[in-house]
Parts: sequence; structure tokens; C-alpha cells
Amino acid sequence: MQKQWDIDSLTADIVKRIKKQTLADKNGKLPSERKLMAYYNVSRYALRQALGKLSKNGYIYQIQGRGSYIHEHHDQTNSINQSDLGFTEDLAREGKSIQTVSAFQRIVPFSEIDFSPGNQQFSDDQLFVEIERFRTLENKPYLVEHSYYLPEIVGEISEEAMYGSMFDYLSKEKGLTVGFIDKFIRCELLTESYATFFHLETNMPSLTVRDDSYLREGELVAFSKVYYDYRDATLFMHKKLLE
Amino acid sequence: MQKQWDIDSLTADIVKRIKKQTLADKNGKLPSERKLMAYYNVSRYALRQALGKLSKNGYIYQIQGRGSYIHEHHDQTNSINQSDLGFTEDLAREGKSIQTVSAFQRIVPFSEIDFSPGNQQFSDDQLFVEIERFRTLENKPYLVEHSYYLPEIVGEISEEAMYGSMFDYLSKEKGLTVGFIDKFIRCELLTESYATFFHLETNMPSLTVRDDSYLREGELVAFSKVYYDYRDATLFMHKKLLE
DNA sequence: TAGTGGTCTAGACCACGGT
DNA sequence: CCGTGGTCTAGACCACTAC
Repeated sequence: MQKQWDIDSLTADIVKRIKKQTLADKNGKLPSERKLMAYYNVSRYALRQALGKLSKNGYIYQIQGRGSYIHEHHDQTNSINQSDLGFTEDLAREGKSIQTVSAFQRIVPFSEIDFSPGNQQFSDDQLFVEIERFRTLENKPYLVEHSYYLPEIVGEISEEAMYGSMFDYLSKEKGLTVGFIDKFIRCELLTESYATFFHLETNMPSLTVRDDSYLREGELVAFSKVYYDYRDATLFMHKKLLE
Repeated sequence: MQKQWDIDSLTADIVKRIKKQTLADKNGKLPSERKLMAYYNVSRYALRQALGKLSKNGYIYQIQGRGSYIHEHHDQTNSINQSDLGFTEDLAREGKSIQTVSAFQRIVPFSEIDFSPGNQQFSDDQLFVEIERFRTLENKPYLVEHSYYLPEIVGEISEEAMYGSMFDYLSKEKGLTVGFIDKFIRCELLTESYATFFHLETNMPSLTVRDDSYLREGELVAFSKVYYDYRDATLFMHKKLLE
């Protein structure tokens, strides 16, 4: 009885073998799909699902009639890969430490909020849990996160949670699963208080990311805006054409 | 003999019916996959490929055990959707006009270039075709594009091409197909000449996008940096989790 | 329990690239 | 011509949601 592969374990194993350089030949060419099917004993569909994930994230590229090849994309320092999970989470994954150095929470009505989700309106007296977090990367000021959560969905948010990953907190403590996020990336000027945190002058710029986070069920659960130190933050994206 | 659907026409038809609001019910729920299969007379695979594209781009979301639903994401003014084609191209598609108001071309060695592709190095005397283009959106200064093309691949670039879409030019005139692009988004300070174009002061910020463009065959064909007016440019992105 | 989307198989044909 | 990836079919079982 040999090992059974599903798409996730298959994907992971191919990545592992690519990194160990035991899969591709010296030109970076992978074995053909038919050979990989035989090797892993999976169907064409399962194999192509796995290769499709790698292709989407820029690990490989495929050329009809020729084969599949490894694509080395430079792992830029402090770069944020949108194809992976949450923005800050994957920095930690690379051995960097993200810490929340201070955090505030209060309840505010919609009328006092100076930015709003892209596709939804609320009445002025709709209440939100406002959270503001100042976070460092390797002990250096890195980002300010300004979020508004819908109290009807998330309930109360504990003080401890504000110093960790909100994503994990919602999932583990509240049983809420975020399904998708709309992101709006801009460049904006810093107010005095945020500029001070970054050791910058007022009106210096910031790379900002506005998120609208939706539950798996399609319901808006939070919207937020993250201000990054423009000197450190780079957002990485891999785009396939011809799809 | 009824109409034959392939994935692209199927995707397009579903989008059309969603926009005409003749597919979903009043709650934004689409017919089940089995019903759509029967309606279009296609296999589950083809249908799910089409729905997968819509899901990836944020048009719909799917919930296991419940169904598929439309996701209305606000069409932000001047927003650039990374899931679509070239960055500037899709603004034109929405009826906005992008024009090149001035353009320069010269040949330079690698040693004189102040930014470089993420994963590749060249010898100092490797020559590049440098192109600088100043472009307006609706007659308002919108972006500056600073690109370096590999002359061994693209050959000479005509003056006319510099005032249109380089993407189309490479494809139609040179028979070159760009297969994928690595993008690095940052916020940077403007030099005097660029700032002047945007009617901004020196050292005001800009949303910048560094592109490394690769041919379908995996060969680097150009790298560039685009500076957007930070007041106008918003980059839109839709992210699915749990994949 | 019935219906939904998620995963997976086995097989076929097509389009393209290199010989 | 053969081998490659790209598309598509028919069918099966699983996981989850609602009732």
C-alpha cells in the first residue's frame, strides 16, 4: 500500500523537492506531467491542480509543447507576498518577528470613521469596535493598523488578542473564518501621530493597504487600513497573463 | 445542434448574465453547478473552471454545501485591477483615455541604470533600450513609465510605438508574447523632473510599481518602474483564503 | 436526508514545439 | 512525427449545509 496524495500534500512535496533541487534537471526543467502522474500515482487533474498552484504563485511556469520550468523570483527583503496568507503573517513565517508595541480599543459610531468599506454603507449610528495597533518588525517601527470590527459578529475583543494575530484570534476563539479580502493599495501622507511612530516628519508618505474582510459566508466582518513605513515595505505580486 | 461552449466563452456569458442580472436570484444566489451544467450542456470540469475564474477575480464566492453567490465589489475610480491585463490597459477599457504626452528613447549600458530586476544580474556593459514615457489620464498627468528593454530580444523600437501600448507593439510587431510579470509595489519620493510633471513639489511621494516582464518562454524581456500620481492611483486586489 | 460545492479518477482529443 | 502542456467529458465519492 503506497502513500496516497491529495492536492495539498502533493503541492507541498513538489515544492519541497524543488527546494531540495531533486526534481528539476540542470536547466530547471521539471519532468513531464505524465511522468509526474506515474511517479506520484495520481490523476492528471490532481497533478495539474498542484502545478497550477505553483504556477499561480510564480514558482514555476509551463509552456505548451515544451514543458514545465522553475521560475526563480528574488526573495526581496521585507517583501509581502499577496498570494500567501495575511500580510504580516508571512513575514513571521520567514523568521522575522512582528510585535505589537501598543494598542487601543474603543467603540465608535460609523459617523466618526474617516474611511469606509468599498461596497457597503452603514447608518451613522451603527457601532464598530475600533482598534489601533502599532507594530514593529525586528524591533523597528514597521506598520500602524487601524481596524473597525462589526460587534454584532465578533463580539468583544480581549486585550491579549490585540497583541497577537487578529486573524488567528477570530478563527480560534470566535470560530469565524475569513473567506476573502478586497484590498486597495494607495500611497498617502502621514498625520503627525503616525509620522512620530515611524520617526518621520508629518506629511511624509506611507504605503497604505485598505482591507475589506469578509467571512466565508460573504458577510463583511471588518474593514481596516494599514500604514507601512514607506522605506521598508515592498508588496510582491506575480501575475500570469494569457489565462 | 446547440451552441458549443468553451471555458472562455462560458466565463464571458456568465459574467454577461450576472451583469444583466438574469442569472442570480434576488439574494444574489446563482443556480447550482448541476443546474448550470445542464443549462449550458458542459461538464462539471468546464463549468467549475469558469466559476473558478470568477471567484478568483472576486465576482462570486462559493460556499460548500450552500451555493454560489455574487460578490459586489465597489468599482473604485481609477483603480487598477491586478487580476486583469496590463495595468494601464484596463483603464482604457473602462472608457478612460490614456495618452502619452512625451517619450524619450536612448541606449544605455547596465552600469548607468539605477534599479535592476529582482532575480537577474547583467554585466556592466550589457546594453538596454531605455524608454521614458509621460502619460495622462483624461488629460491629467497620471504616470511616468521608465523601462529598459533587452535589445537582443526586442530589436529596435519605433517612435510610433512609444506613444501607444508597448504590450500590443511587442505582440503584434515583434511576435513576442509576455507570459508573466513579477511586480514590486512601493512608495517612493519624487525627483524634481517627475514631480514637475505631476504639478507636485520635489520629494512628494509616488506609488511605484516595479515590473519584471518575462516572455512566455521564461526569458526576461524588460524591466521597468512606473510612477503614479499618489493622489489618483489605487491598486485593487482580491484575495481568496483557504486555498 | 437531500442538495450543495470540493476533490479525484480515467480517459480522450487538441494545440503547440522540437526533431 | 512524437512528446509536451491545454482542454474537456463522464462519472464517482466526500464534506458540508440546510431542513
